[in-house]
Amino acid sequence: MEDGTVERVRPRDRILETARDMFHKHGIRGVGIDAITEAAGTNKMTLYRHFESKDDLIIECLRATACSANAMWEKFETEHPGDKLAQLHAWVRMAADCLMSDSRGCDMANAAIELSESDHPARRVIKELKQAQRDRLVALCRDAGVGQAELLADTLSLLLEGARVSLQSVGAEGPSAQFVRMAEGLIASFKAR
Amino acid sequence: MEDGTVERVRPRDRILETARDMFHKHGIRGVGIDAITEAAGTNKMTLYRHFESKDDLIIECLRATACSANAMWEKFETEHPGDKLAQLHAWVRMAADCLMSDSRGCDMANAAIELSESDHPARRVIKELKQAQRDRLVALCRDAGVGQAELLADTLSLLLEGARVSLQSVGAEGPSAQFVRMAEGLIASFKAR
DNA sequence: TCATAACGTTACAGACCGGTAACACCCCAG
DNA sequence: CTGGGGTGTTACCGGTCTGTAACGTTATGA
Repeated sequence: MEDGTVERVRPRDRILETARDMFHKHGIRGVGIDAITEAAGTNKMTLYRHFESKDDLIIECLRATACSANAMWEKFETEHPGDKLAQLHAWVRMAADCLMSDSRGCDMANAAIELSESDHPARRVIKELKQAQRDRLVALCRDAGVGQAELLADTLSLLLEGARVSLQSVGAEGPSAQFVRMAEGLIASFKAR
Repeated sequence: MEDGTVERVRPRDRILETARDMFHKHGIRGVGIDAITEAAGTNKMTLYRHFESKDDLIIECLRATACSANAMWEKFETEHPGDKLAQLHAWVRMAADCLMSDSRGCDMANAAIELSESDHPARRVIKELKQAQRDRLVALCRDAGVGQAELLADTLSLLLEGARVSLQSVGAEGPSAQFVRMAEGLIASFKAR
């Protein structure tokens, strides 16, 4: 038996997962180290033995988020092997689900907004990871046989980013409610050219 | 003569303008009352005589921002009286200029992200003001003779919102660089239907 | 069994935060 | 001249923040 209690996970992983959840819900500046360690069922010293600083923890959380996102991309491939157009539609569906089930937006974008200092170490990481996401979407559009793949990918990116933000400022009844319609319309329109 | 020194403005207005600028640049949670009052050339007591709390100051700043935005809309009307389509193109140009000259995005959206507490008093105000902006854009699209005016307006809204946040996370070379092309393409496409 | 590394506990440092109290000042209206 | 409202100054409160020190406890694995 792997221990009766729920906790057979290493403190480091518990901290990382808890921090990710709390940063997402309350914002980076809105949650302190003490709150994280307490929620993770550990203490401050243990956290600082695994992470150099709060900034370091933030960066590791963002990397973990990017890792989850990569898992999504792999799921698209396994669920629609070789069918890039179906994968693109799956991307739209995934984005819509994300909008419906979670009203706190994209961790990377939120972090970029919250960490206003232009030389914050997390900024470099955010830019890298966001760029990687963009590249994947561009490749997907291209492989799906779309002319002007970059333009379509960038448009879809902005739409999703905007929908996530709009969801937080205007609410669910706002412009973000039409995301799927917009995205599907765009894909059809680009395919037709 | 209206006084030799630069400061013939009331402390309240100086505080409001300074706070607006600093909130915009460093984020709401990233700037304290002391920093604002010092930059405004006054002191904490004077601030608290004019504003109930920091939250109150935040709300007043957002209202001031909305007021500036309304001035923009009036400028569109005076510069292109009656020509709603020209005003719509002017909106796109204004948005693009905003993207080029300022990389810190929309104060309301940023505030909505930073103030993660769902019952924060500013949230109501943000929603109201954003809704008003949306209504104006929908009306403009409709009066410009576009079918599906709501859909176009919402799409343009999301594109701009997304471009503003993408500018902060991916940078100026990212998807936001194509904003004008996307927006103009959309308008043309909606007009053609 | 026993050394060693990981983990937990308590206490603390130093800084910053929002907000208030008490009091001195200055300038303009009456 | 006078009084009062708007303003500036200083000091302070209680709280929270990141990060560290010192020491005790537990688990692991050779």
